[in-house]
Amino acid sequence: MIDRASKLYLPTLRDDPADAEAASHKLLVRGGFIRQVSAGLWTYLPLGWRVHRKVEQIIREEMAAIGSQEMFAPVLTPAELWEKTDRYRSPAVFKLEDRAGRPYVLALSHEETFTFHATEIQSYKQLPQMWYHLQTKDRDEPRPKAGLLRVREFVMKDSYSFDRDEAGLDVSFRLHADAYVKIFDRCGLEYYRVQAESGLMGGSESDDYLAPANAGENMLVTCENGDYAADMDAARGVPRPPRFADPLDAPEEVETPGVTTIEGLAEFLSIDDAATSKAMPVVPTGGTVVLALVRGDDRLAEEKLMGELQSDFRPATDEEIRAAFGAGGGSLGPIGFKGRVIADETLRTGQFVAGANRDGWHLRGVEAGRDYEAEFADIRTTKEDDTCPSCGGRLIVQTAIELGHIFKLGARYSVPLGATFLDEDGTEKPLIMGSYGIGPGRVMAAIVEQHHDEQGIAWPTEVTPYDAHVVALAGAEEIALHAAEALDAAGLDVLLDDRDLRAGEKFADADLMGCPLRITAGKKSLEDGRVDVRNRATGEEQRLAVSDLGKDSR
RNA sequence: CGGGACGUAGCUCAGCCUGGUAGAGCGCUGCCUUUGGGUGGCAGAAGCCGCAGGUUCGAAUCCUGCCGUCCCGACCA
Repeated sequence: MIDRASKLYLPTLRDDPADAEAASHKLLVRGGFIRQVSAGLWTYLPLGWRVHRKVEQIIREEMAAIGSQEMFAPVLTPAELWEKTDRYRSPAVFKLEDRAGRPYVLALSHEETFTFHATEIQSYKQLPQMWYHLQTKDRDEPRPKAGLLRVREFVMKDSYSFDRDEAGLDVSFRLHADAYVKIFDRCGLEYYRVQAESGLMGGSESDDYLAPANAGENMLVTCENGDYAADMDAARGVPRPPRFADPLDAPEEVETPGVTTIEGLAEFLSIDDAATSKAMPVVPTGGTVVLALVRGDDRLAEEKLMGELQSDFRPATDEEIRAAFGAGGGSLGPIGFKGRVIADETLRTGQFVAGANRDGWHLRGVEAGRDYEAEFADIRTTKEDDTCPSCGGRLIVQTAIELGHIFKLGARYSVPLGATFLDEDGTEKPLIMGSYGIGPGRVMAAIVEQHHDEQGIAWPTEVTPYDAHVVALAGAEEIALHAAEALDAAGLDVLLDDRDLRAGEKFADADLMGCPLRITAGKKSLEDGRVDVRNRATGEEQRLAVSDLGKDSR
């Protein structure tokens, strides 16, 4: 196929858009791939939509390969479905009404709709099922950002699996995990599969696919030896051991006037801040004050604590703290506190300095088990100077883009929506579900983040808008056309730049748009019948006869 | 929702402090020039100076309110 640039809408820009920060945002706008309509709302221009469709195509092929069936559900959905699953109150949901005042929701994902259809499944003989569609999602994001990276409306490939039991779900989950690896590989991405914290979604498994990129919103933790990868929220780095003071037989009060921070405390007592503990009173939704205890040099991992509490939480108010501890923030500790204490694993052994629950005082030599009772759990945030939990190597923390997320949902949706089947033993059971999402637009942005240089984008071959960009310089229009035809005959998609522009402009645009091959026909070609073939990613260039084009030029 | 910045031609911006009726570069149109890395020249078209109110003889400029966009944070099925 040959498209002529003179006929296409390819509005490239010389300047970066004023409000762009991320490389992908700048380059996709400058290259004429996308334009903004409003915050978080984007139109894909012809070039951009070609790339989007390439990504979609890869997804379709890999979904087909695992037996997932494509279908198509509406974006507009009745509010009733969302009330049943208790997602109607989510602040991210766009709500609207029809002319009769009936409430509707613009789907932000399609668990409800697909599960609604799955209620028609009656027998274990119909299982398992895997369904997916590529459909628009609308989310009332509080803060869209970075071009395509965080938007309010986008196309998502979302699949849903329905199984008899957990064992079946394991199989469906595994199939998707493998398919996702193939998809992101084919997109030319560097990425890591990591276990994500399921948080409120429940304790079951959930994997994230993270692509390292400057513009990313997630923090990815990897090991220098490549044997560990995790999302920061869920990472379990190994902290350095504290330098403890000499042990005491019992806790000992020490006056610490005006000291309310860990740094201040460590300095005042001339001790290692890792040998202190930090008390953070929180209140779970609808509950009473719980004390979260982490090491002084650590930060509380909110996601992890949420998992332990099985509930969202907020910091306790000053009044609640006074009532529960008899002291104010900065002097709090576990001894004497009557409520639930959740302490980080790092506090299980050793003697720490803790707040004395008396303003201006701390306790030395506080030991878990001996001096206070606590539940132990991993509730600390991994730090850059932690070491790898599997090999002890150095950890690398970098920002990354979430390309896709796969969840084991279990019966979270099938129970409220009544999606049950009759099992072999004649009992009625809820379908055991998984859901699996990829945003092609975000994948596209991630590809640009990872494949660009000063001049523009360098698309990997499977997602490029065109395989070859033929630049016709003045006088060599004829030979450029022949070159384009030869490439077309070899099965490549060709963009023929036949516009009446200077060579420099055409080269600059070709670099920006980033097709893998750039073929230039100019005056020299008139003499020897050869054209320049340049590889966008490597910069390698060779002169080839037009008759040789397409033979090995991929 | 909290903090910050910005809003002037299609794009990138100057002008605003110190009020006097609109500018540049790029792009666009026509002609000439040039033709392997955004060429040079001539002539043009193009602006509700985000919106509304106020102050003033007079507001892009000062004041108030609103709207929009971006960045940081909170949030993120």
